[in-house]
Amino acid sequence: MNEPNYWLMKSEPDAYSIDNLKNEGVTLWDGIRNYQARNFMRKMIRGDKVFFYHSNCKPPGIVGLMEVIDLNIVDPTQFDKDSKYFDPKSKPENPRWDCVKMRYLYKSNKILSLPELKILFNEEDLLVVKKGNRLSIVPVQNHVAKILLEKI
DNA sequence: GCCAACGTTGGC
DNA sequence: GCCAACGTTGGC
Repeated sequence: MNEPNYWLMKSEPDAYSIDNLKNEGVTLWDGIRNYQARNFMRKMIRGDKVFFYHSNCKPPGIVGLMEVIDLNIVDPTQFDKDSKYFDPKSKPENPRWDCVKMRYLYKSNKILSLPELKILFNEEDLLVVKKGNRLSIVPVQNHVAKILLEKI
C-alpha cells in the first residue's frame, strides 16, 4: 500500500467552498484551464489527500481536507457552450482538459490563514505562500503535509 | 483599486 | 523562435 501524496487545491469560496463540498460529499474538480495545474492533476492517484484552500477571500487559507477518488475524467465544461469554461479549441476526439473527482473528508474549525502559513513555511516547502503564485493546484511535500494535518 | 507574477497570443 | 502586448490570478 502506497502512502498518499498530498496536494493543495484553491477555490474561491464564492464559486465553490468547503461547505459546498461538505453538503455534496463528492464533486468533480472541473474548470481547470492551466496546463501546469492540469498536469499536476494527471499525477494524482486514488487516495491522495488534498488540502482545500479558499482564495480571494478574507482571510485566504486552508479550510479542510478532501480525497481524490477518481482520475482522468474528461472535463465536460470544455464542450459546454454555456459554461464559462467552454474551450472552442478543444475537440471531443481530442479533449484538452480533464479533471479529478474529490470526496469530502474534513472541515477545520478554524481557517489556517495565509499569514499563518507564511510563518510556518517558506516558498520551497509550500508553493502557495509564494508571492504572486497563481497555480490553483500545487503539490505539498510530505513533511509539510504532516505539519498541516496537525494544524487543521 | 493596485500591482506583481506569470501564462497566452500573435506579429514578425 | 522571439518578444511585446495583453489577460488573469489573487494578495494586499
